[in-house]
Amino acid sequence: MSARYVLRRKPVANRPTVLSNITPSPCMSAPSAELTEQEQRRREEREALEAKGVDPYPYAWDVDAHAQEIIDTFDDDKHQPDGDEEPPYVVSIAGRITSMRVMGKSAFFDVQDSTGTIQAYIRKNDLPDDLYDEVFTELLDIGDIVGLKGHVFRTRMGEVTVRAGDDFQLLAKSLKPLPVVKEREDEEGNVEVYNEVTDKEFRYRQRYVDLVVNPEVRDVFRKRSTLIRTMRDFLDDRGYLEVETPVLQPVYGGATARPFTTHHNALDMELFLRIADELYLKRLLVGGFDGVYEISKDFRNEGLSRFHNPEFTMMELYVAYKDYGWMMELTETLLGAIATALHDDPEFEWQEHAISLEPPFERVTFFDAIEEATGFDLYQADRDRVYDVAKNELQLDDIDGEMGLGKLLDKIFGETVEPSLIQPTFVIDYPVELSPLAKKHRAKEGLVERFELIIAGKEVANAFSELNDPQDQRERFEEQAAMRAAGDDEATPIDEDYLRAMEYGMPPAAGLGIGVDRLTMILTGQESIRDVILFPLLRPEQGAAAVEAGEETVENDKA
RNA sequence: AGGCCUGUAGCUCAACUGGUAGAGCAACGGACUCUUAAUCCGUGGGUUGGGGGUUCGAGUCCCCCCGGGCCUACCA
Repeated sequence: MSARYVLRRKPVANRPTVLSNITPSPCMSAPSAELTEQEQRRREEREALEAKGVDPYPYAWDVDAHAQEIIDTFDDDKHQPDGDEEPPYVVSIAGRITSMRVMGKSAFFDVQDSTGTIQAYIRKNDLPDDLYDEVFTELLDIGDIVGLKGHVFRTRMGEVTVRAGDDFQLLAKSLKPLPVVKEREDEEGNVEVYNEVTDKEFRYRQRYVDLVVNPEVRDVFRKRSTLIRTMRDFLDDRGYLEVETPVLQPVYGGATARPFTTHHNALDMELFLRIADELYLKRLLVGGFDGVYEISKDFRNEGLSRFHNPEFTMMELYVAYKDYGWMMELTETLLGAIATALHDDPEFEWQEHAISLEPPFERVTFFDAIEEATGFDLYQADRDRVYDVAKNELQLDDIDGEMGLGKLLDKIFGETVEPSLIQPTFVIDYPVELSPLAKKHRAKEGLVERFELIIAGKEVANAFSELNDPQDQRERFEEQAAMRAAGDDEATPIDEDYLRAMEYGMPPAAGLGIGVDRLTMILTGQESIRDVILFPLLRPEQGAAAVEAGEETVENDKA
């Protein structure tokens, strides 16, 4: 079969005149002593391509098939070409070259697209003129993005392969060498990986490379997307309205955390990045919506850890005329649906445990959980008793005499109960001190109607019957303000506009918050939040310019 | 913020108690029309994160700085 198409050249109008010597002079490339040998080499190749009239960055390519689909649908009986017959399975694909095996006048190379990697094959006489020798083998590299069209066949070695027999085009020249990761499969099907890119810093800073060379990373982020889409569909199906509330807020609230601050120039006003969506969403219930939700970033100016990134994704839902008991049922139904969407099964592996998100989940009260874990019944115990238990009986670290009742109970719970709850468990009925926005328990003194959902030892959801009594709310705010005055910089300030809204009347309501990042961690088996956030926050990269700028800033600050 | 670990070629890693910085892959030149970690022959590639110190001599020892990881603390 003769080649009908060529390694495409640029339109004539743009084509440079013939150069007798395509070896570029140093001045043709961006001069830089910083470039590595391989980077310099690729810039020279780019110049040489242009000199030959090959556009290193053309505009489009018609893709009609993808790697995984071709491999899945290839049928030897129907598709394997047979001598003189026209090949029955012709495809046009595009992707990145991840491996090249050139053998004289023919070559195998691997092409990775969004679905996976497929082998491609090309022969010298598939390309016109000397393009095979002078361009394909000389000027193309691992990392380049190409488009190719031709028939699919199975090689003697048994691999489904696309022959670049009908068309072949460079789509983007890669100027930085891609780490080359190789795999070998033994007879038992075990895959051994060579030169795997494992350096965490490299992977987080250059996520784009991580995604190319560690394809399982793409799968994590596809699952994350599926999780959010499932959540959104679930809420939409129930008729709740997706809304957007301010990220920039003059008064922050809705959680106990320190905010980021910023400044609006024209208004000369201090603003805070939201730490929660809660107070705005509940204003919307005042406005008459029956159910509103928001899936968005919140920002907290706290430490970083493998469970904390300064910006993180939260889903918050508020539904009028419901209480926290109803919300528990919605939550377990939602999580069951998400687990099923990700794994085709509500049950999945997490470390050495099999976790099941099949409803209903276990329920235990806050104080019963503490009593089960420690043997101490602290319900209605006073502050000094709780302090004594934490400090002397349980001998917890970092207990100081300043801590209030709420913080002490939270500490005891976090140390003794939370890590042991692997299966999904609703912990219900929290002490009022920990929950300034939750409604007092209808039957139990000193408690609020609140639940947290713990899975795999971590809190993934938090919900309550929402406090809608404006007088009670004002008192709770004032308690927070007192704590704030006493030095607790996480206590929230009074939000007068929120109180004004409450005074108009908010229907009884149930509210829910789900930490999307943590839920993703659990459902994809990742141990660090940085592995479920595409671009986690890192310190700026070290470089000459960065250092100079940094020093200058320091000097300015001193001045 | 504190403790422990860590940074060597584009990638993955070596380099003994201080003694000439190496290997595989990648790159470059050559051979090869069904290979697959392709193979075979040959070649180049480094401010050992940065700065200072000890020493005849520092990747290695000491100090400071920068980045990263894990644990602890706050938080979800």
